[in-house]
Amino acid sequence: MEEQAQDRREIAFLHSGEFLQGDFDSMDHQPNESPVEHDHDHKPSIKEVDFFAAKIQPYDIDHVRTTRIVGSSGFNDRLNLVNSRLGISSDDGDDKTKTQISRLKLELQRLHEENLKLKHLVDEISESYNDLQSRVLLARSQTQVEGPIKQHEDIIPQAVSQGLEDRRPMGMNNEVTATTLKRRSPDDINDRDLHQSSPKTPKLDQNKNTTSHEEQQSPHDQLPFRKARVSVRARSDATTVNDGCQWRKYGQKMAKGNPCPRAYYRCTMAVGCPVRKQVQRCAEDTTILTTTYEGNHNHPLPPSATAMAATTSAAAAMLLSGSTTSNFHQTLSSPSATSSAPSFYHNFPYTSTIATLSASAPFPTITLDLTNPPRLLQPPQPQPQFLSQYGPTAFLTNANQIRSMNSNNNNNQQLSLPNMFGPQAPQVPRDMVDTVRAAIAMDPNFTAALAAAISNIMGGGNNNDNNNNNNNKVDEKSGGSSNGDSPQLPQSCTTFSTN
DNA sequence: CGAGTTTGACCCGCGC
DNA sequence: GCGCGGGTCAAACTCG
Ligand SMILES: [Zn+2]
Repeated sequence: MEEQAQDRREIAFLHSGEFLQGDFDSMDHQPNESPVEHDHDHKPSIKEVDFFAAKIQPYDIDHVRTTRIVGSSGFNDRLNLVNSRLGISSDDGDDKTKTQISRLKLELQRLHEENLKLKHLVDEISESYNDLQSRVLLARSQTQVEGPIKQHEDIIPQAVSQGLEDRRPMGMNNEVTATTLKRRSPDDINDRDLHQSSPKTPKLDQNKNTTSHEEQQSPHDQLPFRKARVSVRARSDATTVNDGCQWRKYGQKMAKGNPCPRAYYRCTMAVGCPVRKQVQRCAEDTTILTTTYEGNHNHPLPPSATAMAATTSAAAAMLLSGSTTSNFHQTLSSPSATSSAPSFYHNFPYTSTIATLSASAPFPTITLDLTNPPRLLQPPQPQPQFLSQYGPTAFLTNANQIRSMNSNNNNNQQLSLPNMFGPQAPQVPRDMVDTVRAAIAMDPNFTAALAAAISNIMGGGNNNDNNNNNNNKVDEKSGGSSNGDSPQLPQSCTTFSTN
């Protein structure tokens, strides 16, 4: 009930056109107003606070709640801080000033501590999220496939990667596949070394050695399992998008049909991290940068990177969770609304119009399109063209569009988004709107923020408001961090396309 | 000098 | 079998 009301309110807000400005103002200049303006109890509080923001992701509710509490306290403190500071400067003597200063220091310290706590929390949340996600994935695929259920148990965080990553025929990718796939084999331990040691032989070995269950099952009656990819389209002048990770370029190629070269990067935050990304400018519009992520990080991420990471894994999960089911065939055969391609998420309410799987494409790919022209307040207008590169697809509109769409279709709330993690999760990630709103306001890493929000949705929908706030944070502070480039992302139509 | 980038060569899958 | 294209490797190079 209450939620619905709130949602409506937010939608209204979006449409009102204050969407952008509201937050700009409140965030930059009048922190204390934001709470008043938007929400009574949640998100606004955290927006200012932390720093680890991005880290908070869709996890389980308990964590979320905790986080929120902590966060808001921090925020309030901050408010006091600001207010008092203002008071000081205006009219008082040294003594007062000094007391104030010392008070401020104390507060600062406290804030610092809280930040640390938050950080901790975030880590925990992150873990539990991963764990949860993997379990859900496994459970899901197992219920449908009737696969071995035990795995479920021993597979921990990494299971995520497992679940998300490929089961495609070997040889197509190397280490990535190797690392992620091999877990079951005894060689597992060597995985890390694979990367460094002999790049080419391992490939071959894999081809032979990989006798893993998954692999063997699939060949015939199942579609080849592939590694999911998540690509993000955003406007950026920089050569790459600042997603908070450290990347090392390992190759560049001219792609067919595009004058702009495609650059290949791999994550260097951890030695054996399988994550890679491809960066390429759009042929038609060179201001648009398409970044395609593949794989999951096998190491802790800095706050600024978690958003994107969460997105990619969630999105990938979304793809693969569907593709890994045995039902998939049936799905394939059933004609689907949007395209010639099979409906991917047949079992999701709106999915037929959201995503489809193109059998022709080498990888299932989700595309987040953040390039749409300003003013997302207008009615949704999916733009199929840009997906051409990835083949026939359907779309997932962005947060706002999703919202408005939903509101059109069934009076509001409830993101209809892939309920992939189960029938439950009826809750609306309303925070998503906040995330987007705030992210846009703060920009630099809007991509990441939005992505995180989306991952919220995809991750099961029930979460917290923290995400948003956090994301903002990240944007703010980490924006200038390591990588240094920040896309200019107006707002967006978030589009998902699956190949 | 180490870390990151550049770039040509190479591998592999796929379609013809 | 051949050619093409995507993806990766690794020596050479650049930069701080
Ligand atoms: Zn990584």
